[in-house]
This record gives sequence, structure tokens and C-alpha cells, in this order.
Amino acid sequence: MTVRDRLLAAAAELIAEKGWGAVSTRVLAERAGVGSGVVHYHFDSTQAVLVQASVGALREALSGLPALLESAADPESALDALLAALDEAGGQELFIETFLAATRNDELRAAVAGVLTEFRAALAVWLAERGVPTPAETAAVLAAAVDGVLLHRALDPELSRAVVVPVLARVLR
Amino acid sequence: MTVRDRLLAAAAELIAEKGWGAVSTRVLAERAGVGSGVVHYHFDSTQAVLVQASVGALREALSGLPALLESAADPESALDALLAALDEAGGQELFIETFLAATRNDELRAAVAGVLTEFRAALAVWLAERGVPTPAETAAVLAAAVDGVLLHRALDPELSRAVVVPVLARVLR
DNA sequence: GATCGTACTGGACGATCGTCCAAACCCGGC
DNA sequence: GCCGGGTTTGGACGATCGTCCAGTACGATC
Repeated sequence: MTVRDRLLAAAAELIAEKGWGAVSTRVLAERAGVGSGVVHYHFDSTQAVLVQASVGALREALSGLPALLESAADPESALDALLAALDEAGGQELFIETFLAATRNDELRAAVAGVLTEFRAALAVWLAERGVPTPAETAAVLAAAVDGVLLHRALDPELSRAVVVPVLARVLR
Repeated sequence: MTVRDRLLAAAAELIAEKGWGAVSTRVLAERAGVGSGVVHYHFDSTQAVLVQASVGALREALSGLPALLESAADPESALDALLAALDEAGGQELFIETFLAATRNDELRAAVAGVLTEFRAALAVWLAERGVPTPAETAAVLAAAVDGVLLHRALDPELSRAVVVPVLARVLR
């Protein structure tokens, strides 16, 4: 892995661990195992590293989802697979932190909105094929609900997939 | 309003505006219109101000909710009123920031978990009275979904109550 | 082997951070 | 008028922040 990629990976870890506002140039370089000056050699600023790392993680986490939806037998197992995939992809807090940071950074906002729109569109098509009413609105609310579950689960581990999926599946009927 | 209360109000504003990690002693004092030293006269630390302010805002926002639920005619209008109440109470970002900070601060985590448990219990009773299946699980997922909607709405203003409520109401059937 | 360009290091710079504290302020009781 | 205690001020302290840059390391090219 190149130094540049190590910096991006370290940034994703640290955003989830410490919060967007607590990732500094030096802890970032230390986590990546490089000198502190190298951050500004590969990137314009520390903020730029955070933006690229979080958007990259978001894209990657959602890239496999269309295939994941198609391969699911029923809506419940699709929801379950969706939550499992987000679980695995670098900690729940990363995505929540990215969304919050996007409300305060126009460049990040545009990138996140783009990824989110794409995901909602794919989800809406899938919902429409299965006869769910108002697929576009349902997709938007479902995406929001999944993020909310990620946020609450960070506080309450009892909010497991087994609890969430049967309830959330009701919006698919 | 006392200086202490002005500091708490300023903290709630600034957490929502700039994010938990970007509220410093000096900007806090400036927003409250006082000297920078007064923060450590009334509070043990800057973090303590943020914790007290955010928990206070959370308690206040949820204190009126049992009455709000009882006065609602049907589940949809109850959901609508719930979202409207959270909208009004100091900006969507404050609660999300508080939840995220709670994952990294044990004292805050305990306080937030307490308020949340209380709210979910009241919501579960209300759901049970209306014959909703698995009321405790439904209440937990509904609370998470509402927070997720707050988060997504900060990015996408089109996610209005008119869009969200009909979809989310399906979990109540 | 000398040269060169890319990759990287570690320290310097001024700004800002949280915290602390001596001094000033305000105001009711003598 | 004076005094005493709660309240507030503004600056000092050392640590850390983001950014920048002179200097080093090293493989490719001649």
C-alpha cells in the first residue's frame, strides 16, 4: 500500500475513533507511520485528506449494494444484508461523522449528496420492482432510517439486526 | 438570564453550528458575551459545559413528548408532531452531535442512554395501547429512524415531514 | 560515479487551544 | 465611607494546531 493510501486508511480510522474535528495532521501521520510533513506533500490540506477518505469509504461501502440487493431472496434478507455490509465497512461512526461534516463543507456536501442520490435511485428501482408503494420516498426514508440505526447502535448494542430488521421490513409492505 | 445559562445556551448553539469538537473556550465565552475566564468559574471544564448543555437540550426536547403523543388523534399525526417538535428544538445537528459525542464520553453516554430509555419506554406504552406488534422493538427502531431522518434532512431539505410521515407510519401497522 | 527528480523527514512559524490566576469589579451590611 | 465575598476580567502558561520549507534519502538516467 502506498503512503498516500495509508494516509487515507488512517484518516478513515481516526474519523470514526475520535471524531471529524479531532483528527490532526500529526496523529494522522503517526497512525500512517510516516513523518508529519508528508500529509501536505500528497494533499492540499488536512481537511482534504478527511474529505477524500470519507467519500472513498462511502463509495466503496455502497458500490456493492446493487448486486447485494439483487441476490437477496426476500425484502427482509435484503435489509439484513444491507445492515451487515454497513457494519463491516469501517465502523458505524464514520458515516455519521461524514454526514455531519457534510453539513458544514460544501465540497463534501456535494460529494455525499451524489453518492446518496445514486444509492437511493438504485434502491427505489428495486422497491418498485417488488411493488412497494411510493418507491422513491420509501427509499429516502429507508436510507435515513438505516443511518439512524447505525447511530443508535453505537450507543445501544442491543439494537441488533435481529431486532431492527423485522420492524423496518414493515415499511416494505 | 444568568451568565451560567447564557453559557449553556451558547454551547447548544455552537455544537449545532460548528460541531462538538470545534467549540472552544473562547468562542463559547464570546457568543455568551462574557470574558473567557468565566467558563472555568462556573464549570469544571469546557467539555462539562458541552455535556450539560446537550443533555439539558435533549431532556427539554423530550419532556413534552408524552403529552404530545396522548393528544394526537392518529399515529400519523403523532409522528408528524414528533418530527415538528424535534425540528423546533435547536436544530437537527445538536442531537446527532450529542449522540456521536456520547460514544466517546462515558458520562455523556450514561446521561443520553437514560433519557433515551425513558423516551422509548413511553413510546412503547403508547404503541402497545394501539395494538402495534412488538412495541418495545418498534419504539427503539422508530426512535433511531427519526434521528436518521434528522441527519439526512440536514443534507437534503426535500426530505420533508410530508414525505417521511406516510412511509414511517407503515411500521405502526 | 555524477546528476537529477521524486518521496519523505523533522523542525520552525504564528495562531489557537484548555486551564489557571492575580487583579478589578459590583453590591449589600456595617 | 469602607469593607468583604461572590463574580468577572484579561492575560500568562505550556501544549498542540495547520502549514510551510530546507534538507536528506534513494532509485533511475546518463
